[in-house]
Amino acid sequence: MTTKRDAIIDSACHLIEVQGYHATGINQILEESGAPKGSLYYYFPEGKEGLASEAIERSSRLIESRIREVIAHGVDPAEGIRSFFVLLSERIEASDFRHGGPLTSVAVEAASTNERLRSACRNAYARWQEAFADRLREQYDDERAASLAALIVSALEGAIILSRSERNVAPLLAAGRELERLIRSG
Amino acid sequence: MTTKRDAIIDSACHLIEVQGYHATGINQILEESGAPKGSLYYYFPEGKEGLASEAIERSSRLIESRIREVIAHGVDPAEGIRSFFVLLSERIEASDFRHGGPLTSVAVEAASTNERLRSACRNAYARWQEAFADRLREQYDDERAASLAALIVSALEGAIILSRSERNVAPLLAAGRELERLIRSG
DNA sequence: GTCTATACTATGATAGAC
DNA sequence: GTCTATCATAGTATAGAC
Repeated sequence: MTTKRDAIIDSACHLIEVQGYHATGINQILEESGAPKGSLYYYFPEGKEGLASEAIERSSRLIESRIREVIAHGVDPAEGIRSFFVLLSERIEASDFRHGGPLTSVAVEAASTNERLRSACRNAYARWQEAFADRLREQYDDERAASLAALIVSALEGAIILSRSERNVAPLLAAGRELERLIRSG
Repeated sequence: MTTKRDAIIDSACHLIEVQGYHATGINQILEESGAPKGSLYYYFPEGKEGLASEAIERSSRLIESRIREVIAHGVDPAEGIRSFFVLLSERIEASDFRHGGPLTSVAVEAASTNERLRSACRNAYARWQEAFADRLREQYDDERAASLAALIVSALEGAIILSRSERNVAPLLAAGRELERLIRSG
């Protein structure tokens, strides 16, 4: 029932992450998902915007759970956060730098144009920050934890962009290393 | 002679920064620049890609000089870098969050598609990192300065994205504050 | 009632005619 | 040096098949 709809969202998640929002056409999403062209407006009456909105929601939830999972494993927040950056760099390298951040392109391309998508990105970033802040509160007060979490998410997004541009994970690893040091030293 | 060509590049810089790469059409660039419709291929035989490439070059040089100028004024590297983030936040807020990073959209949208533009972005980011690293070498050895510079540029790009998504400069200010602390504490 | 195929309109980049 | 034509493809919408 909802399985074909799901497949469309999955394809949208994937293609938007790899190619960007505007570069990803609706027919390409339909094609990759195996759904025939034109059935989009049955599943997504609001068109590309509605689909992208759901794709952002799904992608960002997945990342949020990964953040929580990985940083929980570190003996302390600093190590956990470093691990997350390392894991991310492995994933991006393994895809030959095709993968990036699942939100980034939408946040960049739709930030000043589309209120709904901007809002979806804002919420997603807020959840990620909260995931980091939750662990950081072991060591810091609320305000400082929030401030550090904001830096972490910013560095995350930026380092992915730099690493893809360089086709080299060095920026991601440098960010992880420096953030670990910052968090450890207080 | 070259003044109309220049105007086209300026418009491209502006529109790409505000709207993104794919969202910016050639005719819109021509229109804003006042150049006659269709005259793009006279000035830029390589089309949109060639124009974008020059726009990236120009924008990134401008930012590089701003980086060098602002961080030179701080009494120490930490303060200079913090100032740069504050200045950036003021500029973005003043534009009602329309402005962003001039490279970001191209780096995100063309990273996995267009080799030439990817390369142009890579070079630009390298120059920015070098600008920060130059000042950081007052205080750190080469390797550490490079590592910190990578984090700074990553945080810069990411914090702009977050701030635009939130329509709030808090992420930029948090990043500046935390980076200042990191650099100061060693 | 659920889903699919085809058609429509607008606009993109581009290139050749003036 | 400039403008108009071309061609592809985007997103959208609807009418009909199952």
